[in-house]
Amino acid sequence: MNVTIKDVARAAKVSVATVSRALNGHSNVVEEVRARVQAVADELRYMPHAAARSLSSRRTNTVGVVLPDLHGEFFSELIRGIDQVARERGQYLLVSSYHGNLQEQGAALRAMRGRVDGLLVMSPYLNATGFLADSLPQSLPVVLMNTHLPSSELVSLRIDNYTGAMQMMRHLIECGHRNIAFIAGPEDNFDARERLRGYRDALSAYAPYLAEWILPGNFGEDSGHEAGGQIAAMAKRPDAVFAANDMMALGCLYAFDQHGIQVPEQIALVGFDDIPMARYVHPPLTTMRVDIAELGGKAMRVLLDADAKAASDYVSFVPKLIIRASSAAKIPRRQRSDSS
Amino acid sequence: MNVTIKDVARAAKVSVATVSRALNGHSNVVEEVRARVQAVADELRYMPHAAARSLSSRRTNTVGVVLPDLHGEFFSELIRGIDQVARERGQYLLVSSYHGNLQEQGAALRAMRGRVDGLLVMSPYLNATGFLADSLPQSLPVVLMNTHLPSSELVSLRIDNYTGAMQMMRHLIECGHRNIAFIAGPEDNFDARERLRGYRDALSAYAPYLAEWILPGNFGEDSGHEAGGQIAAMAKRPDAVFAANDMMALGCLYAFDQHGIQVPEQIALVGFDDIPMARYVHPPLTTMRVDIAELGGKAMRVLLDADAKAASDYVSFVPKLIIRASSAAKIPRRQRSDSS
DNA sequence: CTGAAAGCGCTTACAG
DNA sequence: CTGAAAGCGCTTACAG
Repeated sequence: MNVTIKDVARAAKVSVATVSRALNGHSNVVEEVRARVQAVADELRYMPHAAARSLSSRRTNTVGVVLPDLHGEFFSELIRGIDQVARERGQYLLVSSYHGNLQEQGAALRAMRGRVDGLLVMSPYLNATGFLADSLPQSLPVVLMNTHLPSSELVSLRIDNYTGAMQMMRHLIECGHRNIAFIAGPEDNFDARERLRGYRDALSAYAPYLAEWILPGNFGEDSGHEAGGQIAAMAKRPDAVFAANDMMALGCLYAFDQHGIQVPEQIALVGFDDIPMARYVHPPLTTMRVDIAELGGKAMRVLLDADAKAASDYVSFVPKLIIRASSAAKIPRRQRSDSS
Repeated sequence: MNVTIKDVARAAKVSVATVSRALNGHSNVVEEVRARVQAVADELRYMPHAAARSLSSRRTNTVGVVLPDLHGEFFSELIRGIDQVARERGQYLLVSSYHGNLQEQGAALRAMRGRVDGLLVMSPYLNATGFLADSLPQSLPVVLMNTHLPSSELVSLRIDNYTGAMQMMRHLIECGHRNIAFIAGPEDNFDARERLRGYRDALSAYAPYLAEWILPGNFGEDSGHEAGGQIAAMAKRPDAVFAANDMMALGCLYAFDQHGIQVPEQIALVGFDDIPMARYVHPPLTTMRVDIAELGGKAMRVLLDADAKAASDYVSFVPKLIIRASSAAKIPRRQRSDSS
């Protein structure tokens, strides 16, 4: 039904081997033949069958990308970085999301054999590491992103969430805030745990006299909204709220808005991630910028070439403090950045 | 290097045919054998080689998705819809972006043969239709999204941008606005042209005494910002600005903010798409909601099953007017919706 | 420089 | 119910 290499060979009056060599630009084909083959292939609209090619050449020019999710600003940015490098290197992307379902994650990982030359995997769950390790196809190069896989030799790039959270806390304390509440992320999430750890350690390091004040959350906007509502209802409110990610900060901001609480005048509010929306809200959100696209791009590079891997300076990405209006210096503001 | 079906066959003391049948759940395998094969396969951590399987079975369980871009709120939503249906149907997604480069688009399309069972394609360029038609692998089912491909039998789902723009204009006019400027999208973009056409036709239909007022744009936030700056500098400004998409509206809003122009008090501002950010900006943006995820999901369903295709009520998606604060009734506000 | 042939790892009629 | 064999459409040593 479809035109194959045989059809081209017949029409060009050469062997399939020659067609293959001609079309793949091998040097050992005389130019005249090459041109004829190309012309016939074009005329017949021949398109090589990728599965057949992969099977014999053992290359797919495809990278598998297995993520918890495909949408939302975080993953959108991650995919942007991955996609950019993929295009530079002529790689296709086979993407798969598993939505927290480890069964699906395992199935996706297993299904990658014979489809891809390498794998980019993000699995931020703390309790699923054994499962993950079992499902990764051996003999396929793998680069992990923000994934905690103890006792594994795999390369793993990660955001330095701990340092980031420490920096944010230092900023809040320097701004003069004292009672700082933290809206935590999911308990079994690696990033969330590190951010929480940063919050805690910052308190004991910078202000040991201050108490911890932790509200639960799940990284979703709704949970931020809920936490915001709880805070609004409190007799004594914190000076500042540090949400473990921007989406929760946004939800919290919305709750504050509904309750007529002024940010930052009454309560400062900060997030983490610097999603594009962060600078559009009112007031613009102080946050830790995580270069997510960079993380994805770098992971792709490390997967694709040994040089990038040898560099070894790629493992950790320290987020950058982005001060906007929401963090409200109680003491005079010292800097201002990024308003575009 | 990798364990193949032969290894499993040998270890289970059956033929490869039986292994294949056992693992694929064919009924004609006696249970005891099936269990043994499964046990051996598990123990050896056998993973079928997808390319080999595809080559012989002529199925890939993969859908190719070729889009102008992979990131940003629009594509993120589109992918969400596609991904959801993909997961329901056990399909993998091979994604490819071509960033407006038709050469790349052609290459991506051609490379799909043997990798996918069907194709979802978005190509909103008006001038590239011939190119597109030439690159589509014949004999592969294709569903187009927001793509203008004249003289083609292919199914094409589309947002009814024209009707949407008309509705928005009617809203603005009903709000009492008279001088309504339009920030257009790219000239060779299908959606952009339809939205512009809606703007124009609405003017002549609802308010033939009003003049057209069109500023150029390219759907990017920057171009909206630039247009906003121009408007700010005008001696006589419009009552309302209708940006052909939300990103431009956001850029415009930002410019107005910089110039101290109050929205909606001094100028009303509306967009198109209802990206998530639209309701977070200040003031929240009146816009036309396009159910982008629905478009993607439906396209996937139509591609995957004949029933959905037979339904035939899927072709056109009419956007929904979402009134928020930015469109500023000059006459008293009549309704208010969606504030979450 | 070119062709015949083996082989990539599966699935699937075809026999039995 | 099971196996031997052909075949999917390529690529790649191996000869010549």
